Amino acid sequence: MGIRIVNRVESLLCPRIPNLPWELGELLKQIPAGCVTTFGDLAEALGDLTAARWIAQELGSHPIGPWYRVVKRTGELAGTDSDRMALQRDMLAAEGLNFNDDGRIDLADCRWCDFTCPAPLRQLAAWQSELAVRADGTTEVAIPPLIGGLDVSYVSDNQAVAAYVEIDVASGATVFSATHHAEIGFPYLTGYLTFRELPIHLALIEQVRQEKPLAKVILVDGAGQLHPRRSGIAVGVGVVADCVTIGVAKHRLCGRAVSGDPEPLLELNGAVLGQSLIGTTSRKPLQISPGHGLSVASAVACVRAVWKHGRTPIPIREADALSRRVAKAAKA
DNA sequence: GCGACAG
DNA sequence: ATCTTGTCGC
Repeated sequence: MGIRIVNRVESLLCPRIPNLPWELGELLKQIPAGCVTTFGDLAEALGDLTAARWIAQELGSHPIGPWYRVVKRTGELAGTDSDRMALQRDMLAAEGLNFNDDGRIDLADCRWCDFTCPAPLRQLAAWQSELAVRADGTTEVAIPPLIGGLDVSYVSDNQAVAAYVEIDVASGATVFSATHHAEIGFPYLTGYLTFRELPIHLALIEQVRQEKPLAKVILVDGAGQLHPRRSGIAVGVGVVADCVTIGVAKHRLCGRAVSGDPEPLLELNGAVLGQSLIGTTSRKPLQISPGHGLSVASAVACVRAVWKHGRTPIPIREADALSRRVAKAAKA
């Protein structure tokens, strides 16, 4: 049997990240005069209904214009700016659209959603699923002498600073740190944080590797395998950069708490993918789940080893403080 | 009315 | 995540 290793490396690279605002603009141009569409219809054309919230924010942050043919699923106009809503109403009325007494449009005869679009989010989700298959969540890993931390802070909506720190487990001291400042090309969408923050994380990791090897285990601010497609940001960092990662999230994206009262295991579709942990000083739990290269139990042991006090483990706290400090300095 | 989803 | 006044707790 022949050995084929041709695309092994290539397949691990990040996919081309689409320009989502541009794709949205292309969709708006397609809506015919005299028709309207909904935020959800646009989101489905982009490939995922969950993008509807982002679309509403994105369009709502612009003055009325190319998006005046977009309304809510109920037929109401979106937003709270009454002047702008009156203007939108006039523009739609000028195209022959009728409003009911309650101010809504009857979508039955003017809703249009026959978009032509490559559905970029569907492709990104498929890539995340491929990544999840490569993620290891079973290896038992001993607590290493050094544990790393990764976090990102924002200078502006499209500019960020990533920070990497290394903590000596025995003393809790920071023994190494580095930062990387870069443009961010993708918005925050629930479930798609990977495409917003993975590139800057990878750039920082590459920079660090020029200088020294990474810590054996790295905590990443965000979800691990406890993700709708088992592919949170910590999975992306671990599989693509080939390192051991643990997702440390302040909020639970998905999954159900099972067995274990104060610190329940977290399950998704019948698989245990994480655990809620409460520190000694804090009352709000953190959601721990493996990114890549270790089991839930090993991930929990590593986090506990660097979480003596405070709201969050030392590597995450230090990476957060450092990235925030550098991002703030970059503003001034 | 309920539910609400990393950063 | 970031934007921000007042407020609560150690």
